[in-house]
Amino acid sequence: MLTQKQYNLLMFINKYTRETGKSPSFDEMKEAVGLKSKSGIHALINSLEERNFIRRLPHKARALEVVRMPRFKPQAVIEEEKKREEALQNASVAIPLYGKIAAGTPIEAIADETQTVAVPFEMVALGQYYALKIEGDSMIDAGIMDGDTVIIRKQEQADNGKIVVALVDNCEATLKILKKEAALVHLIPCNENYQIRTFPAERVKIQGVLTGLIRKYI
Amino acid sequence: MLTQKQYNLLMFINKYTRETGKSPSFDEMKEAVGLKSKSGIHALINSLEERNFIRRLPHKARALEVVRMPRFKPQAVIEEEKKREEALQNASVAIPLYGKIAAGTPIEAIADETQTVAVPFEMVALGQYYALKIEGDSMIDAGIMDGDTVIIRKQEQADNGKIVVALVDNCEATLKILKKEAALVHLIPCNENYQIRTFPAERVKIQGVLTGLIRKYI
DNA sequence: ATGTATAGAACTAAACTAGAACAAATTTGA
DNA sequence: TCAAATTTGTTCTAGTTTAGTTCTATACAT
Repeated sequence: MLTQKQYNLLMFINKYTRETGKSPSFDEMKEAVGLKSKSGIHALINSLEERNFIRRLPHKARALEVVRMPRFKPQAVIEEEKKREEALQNASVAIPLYGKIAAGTPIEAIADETQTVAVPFEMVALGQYYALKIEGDSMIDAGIMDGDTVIIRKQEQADNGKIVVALVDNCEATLKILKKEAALVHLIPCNENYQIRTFPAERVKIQGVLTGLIRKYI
Repeated sequence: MLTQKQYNLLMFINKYTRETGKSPSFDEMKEAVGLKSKSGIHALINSLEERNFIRRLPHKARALEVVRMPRFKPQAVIEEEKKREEALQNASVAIPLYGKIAAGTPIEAIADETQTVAVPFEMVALGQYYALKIEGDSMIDAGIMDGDTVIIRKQEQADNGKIVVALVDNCEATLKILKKEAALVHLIPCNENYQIRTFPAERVKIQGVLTGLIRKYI
């Protein structure tokens, strides 16, 4: 059907005319396709006309029209698009930074959608995510240090052993290891200097589970 | 399709007829398009007729009719595409994952550009970066744990106190705190169970400085 | 060697600008 | 309604700029 170059040129012409309402000149096409001479474009245009993809008034300036578009893409284009798709997958996502944790206020109170953190795409799957800045060293033995940014997936249930954002008495949010036991909830720090705190289950609300951590060194 | 002037004129004719119900005169068009003579308009009109955008009764006054307009993508679509394009630009950066560290092989030996890690683009500034997977717990007190991914900026000099990738005797790479002292280099682990190792400066090559850390919880 | 793709230059044609003269259509008002 | 006045469209000349075509040379791979 079409060669790579022909295909690219056709796409460019189509895009250009649709966006500007006029047709491109040979020089513009030359730039777009990456040739250094107009003569190449001339050949390509002829091919495209011969194959009935474009119509033109010969010898007239900017007198091209796309008649139809190819149904199939050249293999190279498909691969190119696959790559771009992947790049998009690998792209980072902006998630809201809700504030600092271990500061004593419930998370939602400092919900401020304006601040965001970019995180690698792989770190967020399905669900809602937010980020928190760590304050304090109560989780230091889990490698979570003061100043780190943690990525939290919003959820109200979590398994034992998970590190969760727990809101106690609707006023104090902390990041701790969760351990449920009958009607009790233990919030376990990762620092010998801190104590395990135990509450009746109804006083503790889980606000999310730790899914990622980002640290920057200056 | 059309040249710029032809396009402008066509747009004007279309607008004028829509607004007033009659077609513009040559002089009005001349003003609108910014020409100083009607003869130019005449030529443009001929071009437009030739390209089938307008029809006319020759020699009759104000006897133009727009037959068709260049087909446009809706502006919204164009903007949508632009946004996607930008998103791709702002996306995170893929940097090569060179392998595991503390494994005993020099970094460059495992340089394999195919594996990459997406990192938030704020994390990388000027310079060359690569990523390493941490193996072992020698830096655990610095919050760097087994399995973490660290982001390293390539450089061969570093200040005391920085965490660096150090290559000893060209065969063993480790991540440690750097301390230079006269002709000696101390590589300081962050784990009580590990010893500080000291080498003559010429046996140690610095391969980069720690600039970021990414951890995923499953 | 053969065919293909490319670059570059030279060439030709079209597009645009301007001005003027003229012809045809339309409007005005007697 | 008719003629004059005015508006409008056409054509020509002539120069500048922009765009399209063609040819030749070169590089490359089969």
